[in-house]
Amino acid sequence: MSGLREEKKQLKRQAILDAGMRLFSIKGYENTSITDLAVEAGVGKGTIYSYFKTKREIFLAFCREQLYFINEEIVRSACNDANVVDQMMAVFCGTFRFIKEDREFGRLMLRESFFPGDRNLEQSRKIETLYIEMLVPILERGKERGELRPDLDLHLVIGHFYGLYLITISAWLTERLSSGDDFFKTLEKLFNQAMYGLAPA
Amino acid sequence: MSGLREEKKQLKRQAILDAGMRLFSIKGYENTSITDLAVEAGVGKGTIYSYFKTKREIFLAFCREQLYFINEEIVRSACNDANVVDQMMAVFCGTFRFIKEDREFGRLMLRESFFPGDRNLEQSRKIETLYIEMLVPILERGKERGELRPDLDLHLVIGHFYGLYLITISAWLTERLSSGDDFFKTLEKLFNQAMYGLAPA
DNA sequence: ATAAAATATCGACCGCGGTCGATTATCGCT
DNA sequence: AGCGATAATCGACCGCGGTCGATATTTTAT
Repeated sequence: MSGLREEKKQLKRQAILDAGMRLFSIKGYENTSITDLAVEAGVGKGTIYSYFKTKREIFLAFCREQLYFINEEIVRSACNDANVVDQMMAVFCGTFRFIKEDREFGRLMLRESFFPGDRNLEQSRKIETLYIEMLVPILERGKERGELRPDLDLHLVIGHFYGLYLITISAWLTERLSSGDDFFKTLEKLFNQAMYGLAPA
Repeated sequence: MSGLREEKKQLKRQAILDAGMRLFSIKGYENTSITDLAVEAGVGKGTIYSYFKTKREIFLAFCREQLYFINEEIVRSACNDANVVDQMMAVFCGTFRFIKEDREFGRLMLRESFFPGDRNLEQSRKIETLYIEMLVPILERGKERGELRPDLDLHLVIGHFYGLYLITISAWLTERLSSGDDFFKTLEKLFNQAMYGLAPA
């Protein structure tokens, strides 16, 4: 009976994550205290910190789960033959819809994903990986079809699109873009700028 | 003597800001409490909140001041005839050097600038304006010289460069880019990608 | 089976950012 | 100058995220 400890640990870890899923969904992040999570998960407050380094780490784990399902859905319903810009738009618009549902939520997720504290680096990376694995195939197919220059480093191209997405989201969060529609249009313009370049042809 | 009230208010506001400048520089943001600021500024704790909505707002005001001087320096020593990419590199590298000095500091500034809470929108915008006013002339001259397509919306171009800067900073903060030199090289590659486009010529 | 070592659990406790109503200082009016 | 009205000031107070040492549980060695 030497695995007893390990078994219980996994169970509790999951219980805390589940509590997070439920409470964050219902009450939101700010209105859910660590004590709330502890009660909901049936453990002591201190115990939570032997499974997660910060409250934000639990939050990021929750976000990752959500994004995972969203991205699955996107990939499932994706048209592999569409051009690169359209496919990129589909991916980022999917994430945006998630963010749009709850502004505060989205703001927090972006903060922690892109400018994470040292303690939350790991979760931030996991989310990043989620996107890289989804985007690389799209770009590879684009390269094969001759839509992209053959000499491009695909990770840099992902960074390029991601950066444009980031700044557009930021503009939306700071209300420089007011509607969801403005968001789409701006993002599309930027993506096309990226494709065809800023310099004259 | 009807201006007495207004006069005192301005004085106290500045005293709080000055206290922020000093303490944030010496002890860092996290290690400076509101109480510290209050004592240093010679006011009560509650009084601070009748001048600033949050601790972060004081921090952003401090950052703006710093960035203002950095940008002045950049503009002063800038070569107006250099090509657009070089001038953009000069601007963003200047900001990066500031951020590089104190990682935690930089992380916080980026968070609050790009994903600000509703209460800090105003300060975030002021910093944004700082950059727009600096970058527009660079791009206008680029357009005149024929380096940029004449039909471009310059604000979108600023967004484009800014987005690439953002994602590169994020990569540096999350240690995907380890050295300052990696940062420069990556940023330059991305800027050139933007100029010449991702699609084949 | 049992004692000793190792580890997991817990909640009292800390300092923090931010709030609020009691208190004090200034203003406008006669 | 004197007196309500108005606005600025303050620090006790709140709930929070996070810490830590005392306690309880499991493992290991005999």
